[in-house]
Amino acid sequence: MYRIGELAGMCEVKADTLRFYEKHGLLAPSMRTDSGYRMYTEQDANRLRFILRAKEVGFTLSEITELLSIELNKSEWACADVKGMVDDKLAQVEERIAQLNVFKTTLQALSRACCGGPESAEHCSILEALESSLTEVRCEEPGCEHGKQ
Amino acid sequence: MYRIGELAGMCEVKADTLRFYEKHGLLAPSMRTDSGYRMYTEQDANRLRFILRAKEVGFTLSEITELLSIELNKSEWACADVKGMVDDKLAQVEERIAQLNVFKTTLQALSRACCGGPESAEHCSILEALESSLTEVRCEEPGCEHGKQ
DNA sequence: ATAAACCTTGGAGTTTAATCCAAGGTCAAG
DNA sequence: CTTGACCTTGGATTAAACTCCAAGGTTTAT
Repeated sequence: MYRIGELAGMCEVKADTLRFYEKHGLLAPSMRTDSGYRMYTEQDANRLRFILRAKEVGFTLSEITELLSIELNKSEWACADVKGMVDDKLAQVEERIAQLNVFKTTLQALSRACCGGPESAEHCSILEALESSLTEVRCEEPGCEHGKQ
Repeated sequence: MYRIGELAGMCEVKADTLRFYEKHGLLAPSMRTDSGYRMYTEQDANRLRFILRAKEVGFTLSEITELLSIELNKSEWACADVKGMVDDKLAQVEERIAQLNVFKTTLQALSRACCGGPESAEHCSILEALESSLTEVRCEEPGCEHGKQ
C-alpha cells in the first residue's frame, strides 16, 4: 500500500496529478486510512502505469477513461464491445501515425532541400518553400546549389 | 486588399483567428481604412499562408513566430539555423511515431487476445490485461480460449 | 433609408492536463 | 511536545490556440 506521495514518486508524477486523476474518474485509491489518507494498492499502481503508458503515446485522458470505464462494469459489456473499443483506438493510432508520417515526409524534404551551412539564409530553400508552397519542395540532389550567389 | 472576413474565407480560417494572430504578433494587416477596418495586402495574405503551412507541418505558433522572425531578417541568419529548426521538429515527429508504434503493438496484442464475441466481458482477456500488466498480454494463437468458463 | 451583412473593441469562455495555493489535520522522530 | 514532512480540501491559475460575446459603428444593396 502506498500513500499518495509514495505512488507519485514511484511513477514520477506529482501527487496533485493523482488527485486530478481521481477527480476525473481515472484512478481512485482502493482505500483511505481512518484519517482520510489515500492508500493505493499494487493494482491501483498498475492502473496508473497503464494510464501513463497510454498518455505517453498521445491518448487523451478521456480516451483513457473510455478504455478503462468498461472495467468497472465488466458484466454489462460483451467481449465484442471491448474488442471494438480497442480496435477503434487502434484505428485512431494508425491514423495518427499516418498523419505524422506525412509531416515527417514534408519535414524531410525541407531538410534535404537545405544545405544547412553557415551561409546567409537569404536564399534558403526551406524559407522559400514555406513562402511558396510546401508541395514544391524539390531539391533532393546531394550537391546543394543553394546559396550559389 | 482584403477585409478580414475575405482573407479569412480565402484561407479557411475564422476572422477571430486573424485577430488572434495579430494580437500575438504573427500577422498584422498592412493598413486600416479610415473607419478602422483591417485591410490585408497580398503580402499579408502570403504571410498568413506561410503561417498556415508551417502549422500544417506541426510547428507551434511560437515556433512559427521564430520562423517568421528569420523570414523577415533572412540575411542575419544562416541556413544552419533554419535547417536546425526543421531537424529538431523532425526528431520530435519521429519520436512520436516511435511511441505510437509501441502503443499500436500493444493494442494489436490486446485485440488478438480477445475473441470479440457476444459473451460477457466478465473474463475478457483485454480487461484482464489492463487490470494486471500490459506486458502479460500473450495469446496470439488463432484459436482463442477466452471465456471458456 | 433601412435592413442585412460586415466590421470594431475589450473581455470572457473553452479545452486539456495539470499545477499551485491556503488553511488546516496527521504522524514519526527526537 | 514540538518540529518537519506529509496529508486533506476546495478553489485559483497556467498554457495553447482559439472561439464567442456584447454593444456598437460601417457598408452595401434594395
